[in-house]
Amino acid sequence: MTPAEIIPPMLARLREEHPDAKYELDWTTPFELLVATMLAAQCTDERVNRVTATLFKKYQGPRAFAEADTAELEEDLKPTGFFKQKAKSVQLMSRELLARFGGEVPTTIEALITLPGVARKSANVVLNTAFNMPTGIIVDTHVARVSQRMGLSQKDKPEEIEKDLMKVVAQDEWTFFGPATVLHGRYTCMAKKPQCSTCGMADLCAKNGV
DNA sequence: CTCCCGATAT
DNA sequence: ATATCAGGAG
Repeated sequence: MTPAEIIPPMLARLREEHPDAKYELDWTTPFELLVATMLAAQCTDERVNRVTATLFKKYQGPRAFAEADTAELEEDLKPTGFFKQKAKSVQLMSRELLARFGGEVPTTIEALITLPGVARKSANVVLNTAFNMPTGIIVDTHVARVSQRMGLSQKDKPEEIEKDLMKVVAQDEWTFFGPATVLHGRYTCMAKKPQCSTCGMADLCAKNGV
C-alpha cells in the first residue's frame, strides 16, 4: 500500500482508538502549554505534569519566569532532566515574549520558532493544541517511529518526516493526526515492545509486509 | 555531529 | 548494562 492509500483507513482506526485525542500535558494557558512542551524533551508527560503542578503556581506568566532566579529555576526543573538547558531556554523565551510579543504567545509558526528552545515540534504542539491551528504536523519520537514502521516515510529527520506526512494527510486532519498518532505510538506502537497482535491497524502496516 | 540530564523499563 | 523517554542548540 502507498502512504496515500494507508492514511484514510489509518485515520479511521485512530479515531476509534483515540476519539478525542488530545495532548496529555496539563495546562491552562497557551503560555503554560509552551513551557510544558519545552520541558517535555526526553521526558515523559507524567513527570512534566508532576513538575508543572507546583511550577505554575509558583511562577505565573512570562514575567515571573523572566525575573526568576536562574539557579532556583534550575532546581525547580531538575526532575525533567536537561534542567540547565531548559531553565535557560524557558527564561530566555519568556524574556523574548515580553520584549517582542507583548508577553503573548505568538500564533504563527514562523514567530514561534524564533523563540529560544522552540522548534517546529513544540510550535506545532502549541498551535495545534492551544489554538487549533493546522500549521503543521507534530513529529515527535512517537510519530517518527510510527510513520517509519508503517511505511509513511523513509526519512529519519523529523522535519522531513513532517513534509512527507503533510503531503498525504489532508490539512483539516493535521491537528487530529498528530496527537492521535502520538498516543498510538505511546500505548500501542511502542519503541521496544510494539503490541502488533492487538494493534487495530496492523493490516495497514509495512512492518507486517503490507 | 555532540551535548545536555535523570528516571524508568528491559 | 543499555535503551528510551512528547527535543533543541551549538
